[in-house]
Amino acid sequence: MSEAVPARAPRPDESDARERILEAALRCFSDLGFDGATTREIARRAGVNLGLLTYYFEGKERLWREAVERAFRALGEGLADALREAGPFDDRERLRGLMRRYVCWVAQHPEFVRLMHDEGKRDGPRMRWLVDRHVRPLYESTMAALRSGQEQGFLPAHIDALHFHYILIGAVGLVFHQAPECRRLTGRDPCDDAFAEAHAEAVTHLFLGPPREEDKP
Amino acid sequence: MSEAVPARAPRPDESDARERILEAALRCFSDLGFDGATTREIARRAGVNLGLLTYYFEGKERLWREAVERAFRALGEGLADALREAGPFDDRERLRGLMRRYVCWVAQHPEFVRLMHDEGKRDGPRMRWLVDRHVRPLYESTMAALRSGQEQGFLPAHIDALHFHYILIGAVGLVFHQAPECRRLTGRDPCDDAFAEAHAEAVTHLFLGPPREEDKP
DNA sequence: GTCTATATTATGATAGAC
DNA sequence: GTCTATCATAATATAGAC
Repeated sequence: MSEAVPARAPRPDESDARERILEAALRCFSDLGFDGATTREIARRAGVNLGLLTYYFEGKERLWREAVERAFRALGEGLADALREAGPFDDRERLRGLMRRYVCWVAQHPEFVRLMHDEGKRDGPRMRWLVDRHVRPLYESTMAALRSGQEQGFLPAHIDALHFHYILIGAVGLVFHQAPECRRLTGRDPCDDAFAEAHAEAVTHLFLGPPREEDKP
Repeated sequence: MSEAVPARAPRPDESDARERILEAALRCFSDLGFDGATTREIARRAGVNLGLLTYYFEGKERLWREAVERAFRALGEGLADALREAGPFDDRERLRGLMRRYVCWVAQHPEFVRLMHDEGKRDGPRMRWLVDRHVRPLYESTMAALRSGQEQGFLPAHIDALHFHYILIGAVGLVFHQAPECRRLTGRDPCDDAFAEAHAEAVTHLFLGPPREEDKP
């Protein structure tokens, strides 16, 4: 394990070791899961000493929580960007734009979806914290968008939007979550830009139908 | 960890300890991941002694592989069942029936999708073995079905079927993978029959459009 | 075939020097 | 603030009794 991912060269000048630890922790936790990630490996990848983790964060659990906070901050920034860029379309096209941006953001941040999926699959204090603090607000937003999609008639109204929520999340994220598998299986890298664009096209086509002719790039 | 899941009462009469170990291993590995699952916990849940794991399986790695073999055998049996039951519909309705059965099978075997997703997210010998031995054949099958869907015109032909493959797998499986999260988030249990049926309806509607009137139950 | 007991290593956490 | 050294525990794996 200690060989595959290169240790970061310790740069005493940069000196915000705290940030480097968080970055390394996010990658470790998402790659290896909470149990699989070791504090030693996190310290190694961050290029700092093990003892420093206890100095900045009281322990592994708290380090995990801070790393998650960081990840959601990044998501918020990435999506705020998308919200600003949403152009002068009707609601369907606005939703399409948002979906596209979300797909592309996830393609660039596969560790985010790995983190979420790893913790969501088992009950426990981490899952509960994650759901209550971060997942529920996102859930409310997508549910509102999906219900509006049902009212506008491009999603069937007789099915609980909850299903479309999980279908959307799974449809968008899985290929990036499984990027290493996809590489071996197909020889293609989901995280490159062209792939992400094509994936966004596929997802939006399925949920919203073909794009209007005049909006095509 | 040792409290939440009850240890199986050791039944000396039953005596196929090997099977019980495999069953417990599958649940442990899927719940906790390869690293999170401990051989002690597997032995405890199986109601056997720790030393017995080495007797039947040389070590943790081999135990994992045998448990995966078992899971795929179960999937094969579940799908063979679906293939037999596929009725006198045209291709689209046949595909719909298959999708439905797959959704319901996954609802009853969430550990399967957890196992797959946990290993597919990082490179390593287990992922390679899993892809080469088990995932690729499944991939070929779904890709063939999706391409036929493109030829028949109910999926857009200008998008690589690979995207629809991962969209389908994610759309079907995520809510069951994340069942504990979904329970806390929505209060509903994805694994009960009504939910699984509704989810199958949602997925098939999205991929295949509304069911023909005369085929509705 | 199943168990007890133990060797060996890896892990999370801590104490204390600089 | 960052490091070295070490402790206590929990993990995998093994040896050997019954």
